[in-house]
Amino acid sequence: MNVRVRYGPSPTGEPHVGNIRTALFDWLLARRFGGQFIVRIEDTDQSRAVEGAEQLILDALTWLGLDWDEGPDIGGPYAPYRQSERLPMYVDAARRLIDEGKAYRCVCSPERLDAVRKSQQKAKQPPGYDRLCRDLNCSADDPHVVRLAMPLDGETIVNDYLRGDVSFQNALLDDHVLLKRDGFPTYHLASVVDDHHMQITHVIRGEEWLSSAPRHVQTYAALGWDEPAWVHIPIIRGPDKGKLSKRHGATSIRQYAEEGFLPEALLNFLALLGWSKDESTTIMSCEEITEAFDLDGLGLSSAMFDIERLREMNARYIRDLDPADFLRRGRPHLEDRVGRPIADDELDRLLTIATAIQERVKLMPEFADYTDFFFAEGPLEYANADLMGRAYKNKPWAALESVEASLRALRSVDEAGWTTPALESALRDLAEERGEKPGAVFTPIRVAATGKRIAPPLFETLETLGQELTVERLNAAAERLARPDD
RNA sequence: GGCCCCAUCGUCUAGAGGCCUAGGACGCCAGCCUUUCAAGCUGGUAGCACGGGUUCGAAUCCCGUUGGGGCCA
Repeated sequence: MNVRVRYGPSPTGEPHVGNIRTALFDWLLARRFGGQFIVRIEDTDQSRAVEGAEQLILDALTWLGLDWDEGPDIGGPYAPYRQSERLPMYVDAARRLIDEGKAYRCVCSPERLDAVRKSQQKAKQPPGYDRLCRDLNCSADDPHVVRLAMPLDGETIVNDYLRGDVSFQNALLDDHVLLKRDGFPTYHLASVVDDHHMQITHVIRGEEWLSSAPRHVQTYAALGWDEPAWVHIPIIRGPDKGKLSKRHGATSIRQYAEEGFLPEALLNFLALLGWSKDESTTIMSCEEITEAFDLDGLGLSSAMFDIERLREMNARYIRDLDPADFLRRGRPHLEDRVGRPIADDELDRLLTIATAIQERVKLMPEFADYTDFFFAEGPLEYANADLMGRAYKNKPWAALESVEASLRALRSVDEAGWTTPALESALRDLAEERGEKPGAVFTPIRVAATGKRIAPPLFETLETLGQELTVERLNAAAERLARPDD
């Protein structure tokens, strides 16, 4: 199957998940069938253009791992890939349509259009341009728009790849604008002209475009071109069931990146919104998805963006990371927390405990919560109540006694034997000797060593921390318990 | 309001007439494990929107209703 698909974002802001999911399906189809994935910037609405948005769009694609074969930055056989740089092609198409009597100049003022609309509203008529200029042959010298002369009756069939034939009454479709007063094309003209010239085979886009698809079908017909396959994919809905939009908060791709979602997790999640491989597979690598992807696997009903599911999937991806890779990805967050760069060898000290941390981190920034104490200098901050835990609640003397006993036990471990199994047996024996539950003894050690009630597994933590620092911190804890004034 | 699309557990979905006593995943609940927190394991909860057809037989096909969504205003 020959596949050429395009992602046509408007540079009006950062791409959000709904938008990028379309790009993902484009990309998957292209990669699956060895076709081309094209990025085309649709910047014909000058008033909405946002400086720098184009780069943000490309960055988002890159972050997700969606590479493009042709685009504004790398060019390609059908360059340029910015609509604002392709104006002559739209003007040519419009001129040809006018010459052939399939489109016409319209000089109606916005005020008149407004009045027409109001009277239609009052008369409960379907709204739309009343075609006043259709047979007037208006002069090109006056300010004008160019409109397509749509068929007056009959129906237009949109053969949607997923839905089959969808028919629209032509009587309900007005003569829409192709070229605006400023000479810029509307989406209706530009996308058709570009898709044709760029040899696009499948137009994959959100279902919100289905309503205007008959206009595009008619434009293709007027121009005498073959239509691409129309693939209107279901919209992604927000928690309020409506179309996902900026209103729903964190929807931009960059925000997800910043919040600590892994690109491969987001990609997997997005792919499963409206598509599925089979009855049971949910975790799939990008390669597996690409291999299995097919338009026929797409569903027709719109899916809700369930952030909980994404979070779970992200946690799963984090757990499955190679430990060394996990540490590399966590490093920026740790550096951010401790305020200094962490060198490779420092980071690799965490290798022994990495897996345990991976099981706990749901979002990458939490990496810092489980590692910052390894790199903290000076006394840790924590409450004495945390130090005492439940077992020694309000009994600082008992906690002190326990900490001192632990200190003696830990000091007596010889440096070469400072390993997780050795530490575990030493401290378990101690608890047994003292006739206490392990938790009672371990809690003060954990808090003293990490400054936190919630931390990675204790013995691995102590091993990683080293004997010297462990003893130092337990000493500090003992001192605090000895003068219970705070 | 008009046109269009859609309809399986709370959510994402499998299901293309008998493999369905409707499967999986997330969530949720319970238990196990347990040094905190997690992870893991076991079990459980919960759904074919409704009504008519077609058929020996319908979650699956047709029609209608209802509901949701999109576009236009």
